[in-house]
Amino acid sequence: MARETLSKIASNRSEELAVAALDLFAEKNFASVTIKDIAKVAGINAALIYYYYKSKEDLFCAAIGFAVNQAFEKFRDLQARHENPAIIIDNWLNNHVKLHAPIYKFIKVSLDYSSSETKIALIDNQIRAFYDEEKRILSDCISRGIEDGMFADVNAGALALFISTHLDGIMVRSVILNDFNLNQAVDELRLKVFLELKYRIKASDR
Amino acid sequence: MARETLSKIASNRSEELAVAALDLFAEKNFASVTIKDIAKVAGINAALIYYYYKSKEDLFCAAIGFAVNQAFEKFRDLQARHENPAIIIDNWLNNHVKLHAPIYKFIKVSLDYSSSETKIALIDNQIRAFYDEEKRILSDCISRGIEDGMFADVNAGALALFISTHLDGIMVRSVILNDFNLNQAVDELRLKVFLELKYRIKASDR
Amino acid sequence: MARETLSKIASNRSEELAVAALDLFAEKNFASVTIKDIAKVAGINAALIYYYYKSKEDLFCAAIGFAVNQAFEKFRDLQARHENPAIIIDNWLNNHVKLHAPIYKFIKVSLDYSSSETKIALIDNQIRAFYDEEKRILSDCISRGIEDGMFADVNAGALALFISTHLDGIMVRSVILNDFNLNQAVDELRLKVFLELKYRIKASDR
Amino acid sequence: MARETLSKIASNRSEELAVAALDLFAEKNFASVTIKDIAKVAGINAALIYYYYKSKEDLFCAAIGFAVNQAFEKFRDLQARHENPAIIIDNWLNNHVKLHAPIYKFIKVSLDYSSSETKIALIDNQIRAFYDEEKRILSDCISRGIEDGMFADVNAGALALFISTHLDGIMVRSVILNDFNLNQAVDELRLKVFLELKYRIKASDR
DNA sequence: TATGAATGAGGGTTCATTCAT
DNA sequence: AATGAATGAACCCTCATTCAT
Repeated sequence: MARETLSKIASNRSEELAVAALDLFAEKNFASVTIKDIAKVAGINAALIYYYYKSKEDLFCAAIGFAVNQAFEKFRDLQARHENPAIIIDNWLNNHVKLHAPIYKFIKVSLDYSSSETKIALIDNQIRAFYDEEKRILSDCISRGIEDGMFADVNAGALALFISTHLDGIMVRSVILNDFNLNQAVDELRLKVFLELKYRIKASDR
Repeated sequence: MARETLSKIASNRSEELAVAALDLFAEKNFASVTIKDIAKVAGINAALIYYYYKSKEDLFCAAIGFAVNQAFEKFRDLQARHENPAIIIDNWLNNHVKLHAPIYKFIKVSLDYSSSETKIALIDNQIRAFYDEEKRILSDCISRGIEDGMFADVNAGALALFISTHLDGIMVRSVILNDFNLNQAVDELRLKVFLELKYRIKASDR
Repeated sequence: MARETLSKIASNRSEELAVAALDLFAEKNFASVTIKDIAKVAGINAALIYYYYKSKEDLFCAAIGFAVNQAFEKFRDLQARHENPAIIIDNWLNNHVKLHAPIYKFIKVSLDYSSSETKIALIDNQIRAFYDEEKRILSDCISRGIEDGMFADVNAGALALFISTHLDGIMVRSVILNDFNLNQAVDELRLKVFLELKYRIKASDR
Repeated sequence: MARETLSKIASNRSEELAVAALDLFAEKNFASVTIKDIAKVAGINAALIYYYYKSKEDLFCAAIGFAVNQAFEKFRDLQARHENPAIIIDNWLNNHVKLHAPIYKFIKVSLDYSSSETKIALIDNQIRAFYDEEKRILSDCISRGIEDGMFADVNAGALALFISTHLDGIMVRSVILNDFNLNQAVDELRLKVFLELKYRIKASDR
């Protein structure tokens, strides 16, 4: 449960730093954020960052790790609280509206990482794990729904990937075009998904 | 046919520069690409860039402009060559596979621009124009298909936006996850679209 | 007694920098002096200058401030040590010989500042304050001498301005013509001043 | 009579350039004026300057030469038109008000030259010649006035130098302090000079 | 004479990083 | 654990100057 940074055992400070860094890295990008920016937001001396992380890149990794973990927690909460697959899917879509900020941060930082020179196995794995888990959860829900006779018999994996990919598109576009209607786009997706699953959302679902 | 750059009358050099810059800006990001990187790729002295563009930002604008223009040309060629709406849509989807690189560049650069501090009306307009045109073309095709009795009667605008958004998701994910199957993702989308349009792709279409 | 620089609490380094900068700015001019020149003279790394001053211009301000302060101190010492107005005036004239370098620096830097594009209220005030104080001191001396019956009844303000203006002329010319006889020029001025005041310098005055 | 530049026989173009350059060099200073600034003012291509002058410094020399010549011409006109020494002196003082700009340019450029590294005998001579001539003219006037019994018997050379030095002071200060009253300062000087010469200015003099 | 294009050198400034305390 | 001071490398940009035409 305790998260580890790459440099040291997690302390409060080092986590605070990763959080502050994530915000900034997501808002701008790795190159545009300075160590001093991060220090200012975290309210500490810039040199102190090097006590917790051995380089700016190391801190970037920790920030990505933090983003992934944050997203994982949401997933798990979601899964744990409900049994009804339709509700889980529905909630997951809603989550992308409510949790727009953290999810966008994850995508943005991942994209930034992708276009950086240095590749680090650990980060690669974390990002991959995130998407795998997302797909697995959606896929499992759909399969269970099909088994329960709740949903039409579709290719669960393919549909899960489709949903997940579309959500990425929505997140990206909501940033590029600032008058993009996030809500409506998610509604549109939901409609298509449940249409394909031949499932009719009931008021009681929520 | 002759394209104009933003700063000067189109000369070979200034276009070459915009092209070189676009490549690099798409690969990394604005802050990480140096003037010298661009000069090296273009095979010229770094100072010469300032003969053609008044700043790095100005060159960035030209690069975006170039990306948009490139995409526009593809759009128009596509539209001009065919009359059958189904084929145009089909081709447009295929284009995202074949022209993965330029289209991804456009998205990447737009995303980078979005998260930069400075907003420039010119660029804003270009990006918006790109998406508007994409949506308009898709929307027109669908409407025409409906009028011709070729497609089922769906909300053309909403479907066009859905396609366009999903394509962005595909492009982004193809970069974040390097084992993402671009081809398959586009096929999946095509299937869903034509299913909704109740249109059956015939071999003779291609 | 402790002087404050414009940017930070007075540290040795930041004062040293202002002094080094003043020398160079007076010798050449703002545009011709490089940050690296200053760093070299101060014996530090060029980047460190930006730790103490936020720009070259900021350092220039501090240098002018330093010049003004230096001059003020001389003024005040002069005034404090003597009661006899004739001696104060006499000393002030001598000062322009003995302190040729710092006073010339002040004039040179002011002239340079005057012909620069950017106007900074702080510097404007400092320069003005310097000349005002010079004139006030001379004017007061003359007035007191008149009251004491020591000097003839002349227009104190006008004579003070005349002296001060002439001293500027002397300083400038001593730079433009390197065989200009500074000593003699000051003597000539002294003669005229005391002639007008109908005061006879006694050996005991000095 | 025909002026020579250092590089070529005087042509219209090369003189025009020197004039344009003089203006700019006087307004800012050598280092702050760019070749392109000068070219723009002169309405020609920057590279063309190198056809007329072999370097920026060469052009600077020509500009100084031009400033000196301009001032000389004024001198001579002044001397030629009048016989009465008092009027010549009076006019010369007035000239510093009316011709403030060109005279200031000369002083400013000379000062700039003085603080530059490179010394060129030709320019040194020109500047010296200017001051010598000024002093000679004033000195001659005073001597002639004394001979004619018009002026009191003073040291002509010393007074001439005093006047000339004070005028420099006036010019400098009129630039440093933009509310300096040039007119009044010159009047003050005139008063002192004619007082010393025991000459009473008559209305008929002008 | 005249110009557009090209370049090397250098200037101000920023920044990740280190060191002494 | 914390900080102020220091530095080298690099970046954007400017400019005098040259070259080909």
